[in-house]
Amino acid sequence: MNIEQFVESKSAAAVEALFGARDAVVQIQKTRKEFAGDYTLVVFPLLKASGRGPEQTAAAIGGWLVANVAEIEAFNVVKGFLNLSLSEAFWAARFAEIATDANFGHHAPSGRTVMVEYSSPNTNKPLHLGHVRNNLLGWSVAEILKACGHKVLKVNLVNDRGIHICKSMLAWQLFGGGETPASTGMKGDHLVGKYYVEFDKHYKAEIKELVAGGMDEEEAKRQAPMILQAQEMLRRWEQKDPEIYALWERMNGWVYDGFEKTYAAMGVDFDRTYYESQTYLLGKSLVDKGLAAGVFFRRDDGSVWVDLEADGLDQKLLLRSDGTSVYMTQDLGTAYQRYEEYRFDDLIYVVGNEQNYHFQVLKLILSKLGNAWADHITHLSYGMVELPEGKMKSREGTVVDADDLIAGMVATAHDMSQELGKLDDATPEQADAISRMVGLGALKYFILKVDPRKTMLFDPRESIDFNGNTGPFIQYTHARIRSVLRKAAETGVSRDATGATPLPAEVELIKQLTDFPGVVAAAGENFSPALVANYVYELAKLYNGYYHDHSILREENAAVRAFRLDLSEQTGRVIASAMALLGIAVPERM
RNA sequence: GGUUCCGUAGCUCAGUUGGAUAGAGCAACAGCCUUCUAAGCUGUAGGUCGAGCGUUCGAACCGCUCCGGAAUCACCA
Repeated sequence: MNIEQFVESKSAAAVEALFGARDAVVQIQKTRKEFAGDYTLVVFPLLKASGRGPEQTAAAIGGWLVANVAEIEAFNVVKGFLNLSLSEAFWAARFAEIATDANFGHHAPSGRTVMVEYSSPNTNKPLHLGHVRNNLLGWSVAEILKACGHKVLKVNLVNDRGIHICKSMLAWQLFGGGETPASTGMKGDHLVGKYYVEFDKHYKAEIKELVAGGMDEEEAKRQAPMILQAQEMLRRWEQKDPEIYALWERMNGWVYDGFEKTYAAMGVDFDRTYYESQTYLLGKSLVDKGLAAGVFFRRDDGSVWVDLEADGLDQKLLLRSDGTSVYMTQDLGTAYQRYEEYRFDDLIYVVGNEQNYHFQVLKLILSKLGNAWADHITHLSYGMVELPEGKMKSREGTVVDADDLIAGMVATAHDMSQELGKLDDATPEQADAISRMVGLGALKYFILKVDPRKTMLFDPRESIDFNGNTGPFIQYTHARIRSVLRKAAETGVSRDATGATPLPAEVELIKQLTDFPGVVAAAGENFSPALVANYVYELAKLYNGYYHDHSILREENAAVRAFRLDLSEQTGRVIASAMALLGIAVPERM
């Protein structure tokens, strides 16, 4: 039982004892910091039961609680709000619990298996800023769900087949001149991306030429030789043409090497990777089953559709007229395979909100095919990352590349640390490690502190801040705490805090610490790392204020000093574990 | 046009199921290092919570209408 529930149950008991109301609505919230007290009971809903005014009702309940509940020490009434203060001893006991709980913040096993899909890259171009948000979110949500006690499977789905892959393959075949990552020194995903752009360039030129020759533009888009060749390549691929297959494997291999480096740099990982090329056939067979069952229908041209108009949606294509599969086809297959393999309780797709419609349809189709587990699919629909001028557009060269972004952040962190003289005593290896930690910390925190559902803005011209509500601010607070603890250990001061009672400022810190498990739970329920980010920022801010106002090592009372060290240590520990849920490492010094 | 989402300080964002005088950071201005890390701390200034109506003892939050923005409604993924 958490503290809020404790206060709530005692308040309910008071209401029953005083007014005889059994199931009155007892509303407990944290007391706002401008008022005295720890928890506040809002008495307005209780006025009917009490038959008195707000002040009298609040005073009566407050009096009863102080008289009958040892932990509740004092109360005050402001309008209809009853502010309750818990005793120092109560908070000291809570702190002792935290200090002895090695798993503080992590919940007991729930018995549920949750699969989280994230990343899901296409193998025709390198990762960009949008993917960065996806990867950081997915990884963090998975860690948070683990902390909530679930068994979590992080899975990736590589979109390694399809017309878009054939485009870069074709362009490389036509214009590549045998270039490889080794021959060019380019990262494989970037090299392949270059040919995807190359395809588009030539395709556009062909369309232009056809239109100039008098063809309708839509027709030109369909008839341009580049697109016809790409479509032919996809058919040959689905027929497992050895030449096309070999080319496909070769170029995808380059991309995987590149992705691996980017994933490593971001610090994300997966328990299992699915490939669309290995699930689309299963998807096709599901379409056949659905056809046989009358859930889907075939048009005269041979294409297969599902009619969702009765559900307020449209008709949706499941197989093209030439028999090749589309996105939905393989997603059906992938979902099936996953359920067969893991029997998950929940499946969470971390995918951008531009695909809301797709997932609505996916769930509906899986339901129509008779799968009860379709109800346990959640689309964690996150907002786009926008630039000041709007969406990233590859045509206008405004795409923020993930590798460049990460390297830039680390370089900025290095410069700044140097400028501040923070690296003076560090070896080059230590300096690199710190710069990496701080640069990545700034980037990750910047992205994760925003509510996932919301569109967020990133201005590449202004570097991400290192002061204020930022990752480095929190990392700094941790480094500061570790520094004090190091000095304490070096001088061998007593760590016996027996007899020390917390000051009001210390109670505030303890209160914030006790909130951590609840925040983790809420973050898990809402799939929102932002809740953890905002929590740990508040904690760091609170600690910095405390640190400023109270000296620790210079405190002369040994027990008080020891208590402050304990409080600092636990704060540092919670900062580290909250940041770990965000995938952000915290340094010992910076 | 249909569906979904969003609109809070100059900028970027918080605001937990409806609760007290709507909060941070950045930017601006004024202070604080002979003292445990100043990537810090304190203060000043900055708001018609897009607009209106309604429900309620009480609305940034719930409902309706409008305004503005985004996504989507592809034989792309």
